[in-house]
Amino acid sequence: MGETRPRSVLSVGEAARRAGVAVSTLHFYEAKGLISVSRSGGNQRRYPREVLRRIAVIRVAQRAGISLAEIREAFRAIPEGRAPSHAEWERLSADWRAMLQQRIDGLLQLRDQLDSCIGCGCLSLPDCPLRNPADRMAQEGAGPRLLQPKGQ
Amino acid sequence: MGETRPRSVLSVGEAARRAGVAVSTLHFYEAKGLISVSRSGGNQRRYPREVLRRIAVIRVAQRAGISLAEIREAFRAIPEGRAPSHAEWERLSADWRAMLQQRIDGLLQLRDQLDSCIGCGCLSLPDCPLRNPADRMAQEGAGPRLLQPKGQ
DNA sequence: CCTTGACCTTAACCTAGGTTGAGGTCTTAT
DNA sequence: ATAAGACCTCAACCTAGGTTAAGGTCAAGG
Repeated sequence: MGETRPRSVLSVGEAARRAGVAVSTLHFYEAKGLISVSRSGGNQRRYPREVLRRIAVIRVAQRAGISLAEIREAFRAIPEGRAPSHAEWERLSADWRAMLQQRIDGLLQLRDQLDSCIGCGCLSLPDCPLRNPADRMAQEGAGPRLLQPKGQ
Repeated sequence: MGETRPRSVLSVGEAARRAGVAVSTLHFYEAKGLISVSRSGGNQRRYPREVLRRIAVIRVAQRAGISLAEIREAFRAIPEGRAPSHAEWERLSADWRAMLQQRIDGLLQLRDQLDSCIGCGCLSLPDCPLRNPADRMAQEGAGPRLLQPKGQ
């Protein structure tokens, strides 16, 4: 008790500082079900060190454009308080890699279309690949309005 | 006058239908300064046909992840009511292509890091490229918290 | 003339991802 | 023992990008 504290558990401030996020962010993630936490006698949060990895994973996934809701889903396969097993991490990262690859593909396609469009008359040609078919569709009646599934 | 209306101007409903967006979206874009519009005697919106291209450009840019604020900025170089000149469009699309390429590069890098991380021990190694330096930085004192400029 | 549908404005609401502030409690160092 | 600083909850606020609703006006056809 008189020792310098081994810090095997972290207060919310320590966790936030170590993870590089704000305290309010940890509260927020907790509210969203992304991390859970135990309490001290005086009702203060006490995090196991593993929370730092979990937060790191969250930030990585966010960088890849994955929403917190999706991250929470993915985490359902990985109970907290321990590191993901090798197999679990492999599955997780394979899933995320696939999403990431989809986004990349979408953006590459868009980029190439933009390239081919420079100098083409700027969306004025009815068959410009960038100009989505909505206008032509309107001439044919009602129908789906969005080409891309909205997230792209 | 008795003719079937040439429709060189569009009502808000027509414009929305042709552009494939909701009427409320056009109001919103107008409020945000992305499109402007004249009024009929009875205070109803009358759009020139060119608005359709402008909306198409907005949607394309959004797909590329460009915010409405950035789009409005870009549009300042292209006064409304006419098509962008060849040079103007070239500049616009070159700028956007560059932003797009940056996003793509960021995502590719992330993907490769994720690949190299599968099986590496999942962010547990202090030198994992995915685990950003925040934790190590914290050991050295205060400093920048975000690796990526926030938008990636 | 008068009804119907499209249009008008303003304001409130929505999701995502958080941040900020008020008012009160815990912990820790002295 | 006490003061400072970290922590607590809850609610309000913020940006982005819109949608929805309420209450009132315009335009066209029968």
